[in-house]
Amino acid sequence: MPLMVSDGIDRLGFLIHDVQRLMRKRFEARASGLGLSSAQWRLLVRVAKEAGVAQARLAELLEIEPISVSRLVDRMEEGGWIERRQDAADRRVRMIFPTEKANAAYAEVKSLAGEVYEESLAGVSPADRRVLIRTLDTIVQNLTDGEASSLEKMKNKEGAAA
Amino acid sequence: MPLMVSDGIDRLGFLIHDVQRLMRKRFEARASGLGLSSAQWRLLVRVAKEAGVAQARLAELLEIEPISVSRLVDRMEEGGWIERRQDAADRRVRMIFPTEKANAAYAEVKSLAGEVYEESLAGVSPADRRVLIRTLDTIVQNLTDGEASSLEKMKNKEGAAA
DNA sequence: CATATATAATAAGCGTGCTTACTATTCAAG
DNA sequence: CTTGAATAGTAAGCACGCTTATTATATATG
Repeated sequence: MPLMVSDGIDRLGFLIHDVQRLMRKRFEARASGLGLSSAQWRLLVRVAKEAGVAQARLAELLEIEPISVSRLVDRMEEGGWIERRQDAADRRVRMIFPTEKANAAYAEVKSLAGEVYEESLAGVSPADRRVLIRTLDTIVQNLTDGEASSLEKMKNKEGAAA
Repeated sequence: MPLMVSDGIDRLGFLIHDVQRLMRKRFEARASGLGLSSAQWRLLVRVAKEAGVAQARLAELLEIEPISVSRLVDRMEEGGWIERRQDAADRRVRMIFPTEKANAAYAEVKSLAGEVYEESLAGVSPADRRVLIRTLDTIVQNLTDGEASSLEKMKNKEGAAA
């Protein structure tokens, strides 16, 4: 029985939304010289780590729909960041490879991202940073598995003492 | 000199992005019956608290561009959530009012949001919740004031011992 | 008053996500 | 082999953010 929910939890959605928007904005301001958006950067990270990955697999990794990958890859191919190649074994598949340009930009963009993170966290103690990361990980888990309300699901389990 | 940055800070952008997407997705799944998106809900909260507010002021409050407000308000007017009225004193201004339908939905949507927050934070201690909110507030401040790199700005200030 | 500047809102067009529907290809069953 | 289901990718069209440019109105200044 909470006395008062003045802890700000009721602002959680607004806060997350604002933080995401501000971080993306600042990253894109930095990386705009390179011509990479944050969505493209996210995809590039995956492709750099797993050259030749299929679009469908990218959609899984990025947790976006295949059609979103399709158009993202369109623009990145136009921009000369990645290359589509046919899979000889399965002609439905387009394997995605980073170009030289992409590999060259990788380290730089990674460092830009690091700068943005540090600016974001200015004045936040190491302990609080750990709590932040841990809690965000928990939220992702809570909202990912089950897909439905894990709260109500748990209530409906028998004893749930496991 | 950090030994190792295995604290996950390098994943901060990805984490925030994922959390925002998952929370929005779940909220919209809940609220879809009402026909309100999360962007519309954010705007509605402001209008409910400040009936008659001008679109330009809404853009400030929501920290989005006036044109984004314009088209959001278009769709919400079509949906019967809000009403545009001319300001007699300044004919450039459109004052935004919530409809009865909006006022009726307000409490319900607020409770839906609360549910999503609780599901997100399942298993997170009250102390960690406070750290989360406080840290997110700090990030918003860090990324808002100055608009430029507050880190580099601070470095350039004389002693900065204040 | 006339002209210049500022402000409120909108228009046009783009990026990135979505849903729904389609084509091409693969694979399983008969 | 043929039929049918599943899978990879794309097309069309929408929501919501953006930038840039335009219109209408207000306001400041000569």
